[in-house]
Amino acid sequence: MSEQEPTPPPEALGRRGRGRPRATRRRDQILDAALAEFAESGFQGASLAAVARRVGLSQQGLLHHFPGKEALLIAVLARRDEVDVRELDGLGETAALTGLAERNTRRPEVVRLHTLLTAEGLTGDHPASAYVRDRYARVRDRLAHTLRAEHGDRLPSGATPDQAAALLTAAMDGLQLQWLYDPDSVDMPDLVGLLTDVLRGAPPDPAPH
Amino acid sequence: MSEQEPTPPPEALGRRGRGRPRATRRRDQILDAALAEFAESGFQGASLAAVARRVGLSQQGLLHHFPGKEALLIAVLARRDEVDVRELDGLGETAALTGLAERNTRRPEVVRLHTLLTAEGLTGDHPASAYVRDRYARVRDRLAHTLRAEHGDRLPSGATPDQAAALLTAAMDGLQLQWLYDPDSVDMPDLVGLLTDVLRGAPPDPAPH
DNA sequence: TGTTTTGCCGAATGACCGGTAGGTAAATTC
DNA sequence: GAATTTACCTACCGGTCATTCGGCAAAACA
Repeated sequence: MSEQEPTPPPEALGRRGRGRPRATRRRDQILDAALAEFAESGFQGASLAAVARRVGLSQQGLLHHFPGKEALLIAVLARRDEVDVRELDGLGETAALTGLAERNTRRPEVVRLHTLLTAEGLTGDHPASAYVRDRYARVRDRLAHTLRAEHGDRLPSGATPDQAAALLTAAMDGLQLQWLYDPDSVDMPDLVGLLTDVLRGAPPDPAPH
Repeated sequence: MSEQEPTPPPEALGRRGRGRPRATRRRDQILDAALAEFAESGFQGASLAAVARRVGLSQQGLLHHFPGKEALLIAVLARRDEVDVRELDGLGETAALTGLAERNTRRPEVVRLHTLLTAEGLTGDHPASAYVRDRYARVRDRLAHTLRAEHGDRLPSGATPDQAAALLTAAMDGLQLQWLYDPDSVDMPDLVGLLTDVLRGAPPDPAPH
């Protein structure tokens, strides 16, 4: 009469007894496929069948590994979080923002996933709402903290660290949107670098940005 | 055997002959309801039944006025375009951006609609894709043109008009996202004003923004 | 009054969706 | 080889969706 979880918690990945071992590789494949599918169609627009097809599985075979669509998304986000947190910690200097923008240029799917989920999270009781809200708080906090460490309570441009953090975060999101619509016409690292320079009150650079 | 359009083109709104007059008022009610519904749930997430319910109509009664869901969205966007174009023309001066941000604060549904559709438009063959793409082009062009008229080919901050236009557009979009998630923590007009000042190379303002 | 045009609905259709139940095969331990 | 645990499938279900068809009532004109 003990409570049995249909899908054991991820932390219990290793051997558990005498039965068949868990297909951790398949699990990762599924998460990859789910990320790709969610990034392409959004959460609402994606279907479990489409994710299953990507890994050569039936829809029900997929549901054996994850109890439902929502759990699948959460698992995808949880796995992304490991990388994301490390990236956020890398923002010890404002200059690192340019590097982040540049790296994002090389992985459009991740950018698409975040952009789509951020918008979808606005609709009532979306599974990603809390995730996005929390993410915004962390990013802005981290950024404001870094700016304050570099410039004190007011940047040379006159902006407070909080204001600059909100503006930089907004610019990143907005530029990603424009970039996704037309990658060739938007140079994200360049523009992010320009904005940080301007916010830090750097003198005009005669060399064309 | 002449080709009959199930729903006559909008330009033929007035009387057309001897029959019953067109219900132009209902049409507007439907467009209002559709805007509200799309703004709340997005295009994919919205259902025709929900829109119909808002105007006290059956789903089939609604489809009598518009041939389909996609046509409904297009009609909503077409009606919004009249206002939008006027707003864009109002951007003869950069200072007007702050006013636009302030006005947007008073109509969250419109902001939501644009934000949601902009993200959804990234999804393959979404009916709003072309609309969003075109809108980006217009907004940035208009903004760059204004900036160039005010400052020539390079702003005092060192940014080119095109760069500044992309950054301002991005900041608007990104700030709207943050504002929709947490209206109290984001002062859109203030931040937009700050960014325009900084981009124009204004000296630091000792008064807190 | 008759004709025409429109407004609106009831019923039905077919596609797709996420999710459940039950069964079989595979892989591992003892 | 028996026991056990997992992997995966077929079949099925209830729900929602957009869309179509056919009909009836209302409102205008002749």
